[in-house]
Amino acid sequence: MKIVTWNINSVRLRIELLARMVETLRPDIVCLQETKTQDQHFPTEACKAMGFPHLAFAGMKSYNGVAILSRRPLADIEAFPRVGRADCRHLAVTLPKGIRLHNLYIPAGGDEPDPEHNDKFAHKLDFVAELARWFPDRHDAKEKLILAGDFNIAPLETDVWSHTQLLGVVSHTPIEVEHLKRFQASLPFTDAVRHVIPPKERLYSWWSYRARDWLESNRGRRLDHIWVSKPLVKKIGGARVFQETRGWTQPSDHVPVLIEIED
DNA sequence: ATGGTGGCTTTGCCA
Repeated sequence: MKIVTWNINSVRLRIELLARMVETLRPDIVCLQETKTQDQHFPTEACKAMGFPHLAFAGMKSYNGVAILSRRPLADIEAFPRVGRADCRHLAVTLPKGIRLHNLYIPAGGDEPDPEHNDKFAHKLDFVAELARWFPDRHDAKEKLILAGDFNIAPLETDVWSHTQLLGVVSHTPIEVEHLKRFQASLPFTDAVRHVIPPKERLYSWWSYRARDWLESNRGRRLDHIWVSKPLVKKIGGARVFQETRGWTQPSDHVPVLIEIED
C-alpha cells in the first residue's frame, strides 16, 4: 500500500497537478492539506476519475482543510476539533485490515517564535501538546496507526538547509522540536520516512515561494511527515520525496512524500 | 537586516 501526503495549497487550483502526481506515483491513499475548499465545492468527480472512489474531506472557506483520497473503502470518518477550534486540521479514517489513518495539518505558527507575543505560535505549541495527550488517551500502542501530514516542524538538523541559521526560525526552534518529540514519544510513533532514508542525509519537502531560484538556493525544510505505530514498523517498505513537483508550473510550495506499507 | 511570493477574494490574512 502506497500512501502519499501532500500540502497542495488549494486542491481546486492544482487539481491537474494532483492528477499528474497520481499518474506518476500510483498511490493507494492520498492525504491532502490546505485544500482551502468548503466541502460542497470539493472536486469529488475529478478525484473519482483519478481512481479514488472513496473520499473523506473536511474543509472551510479560504483556509486550512484536509482530505483523504482512497482506492480502498474508508470507515469511521471523523474530523476533530483541535485546541477548541473546528478549523479542519485533523481528519481520521479506518482502512481495511483495521489501520487507523490520521491526516494532520499542524498550524504554521506565524513569524515570532515567542508564545507570549505571538498567539499563532502559542496555538501551534498548544496544538502539538494536545496531540501528545490525545493520542495515548484515544489509542493503544498495539493498534495499527498511520499519522501523515504537514506538521510544520523540521525536527532534525538534516531536515533544514542550515541548522544554526534556523534555530530561531519558526519550524526549527528547540521548543517546537521538543514538543514534536514529546508527541512522537507519546505512543510512541516511528518516523517512517527517516526509517528508510538515513537521518544523516539531507531531506526537504518544502521550499519557500520567496526564493529567487528554489532549486539553485535549495533552502528547504522537511515539514511533511509520515509516522507509524509499533505494529507497522516492520511493514515499512520504500520511501520517496517527489521533489519534481516543485518545478512544475504553478506548484505548491510543498512536495508529495510517499511511504510504502505492507498490509 | 530586510523582504522576497502565492492563494484566496481582500483592499488584508495566512502561509
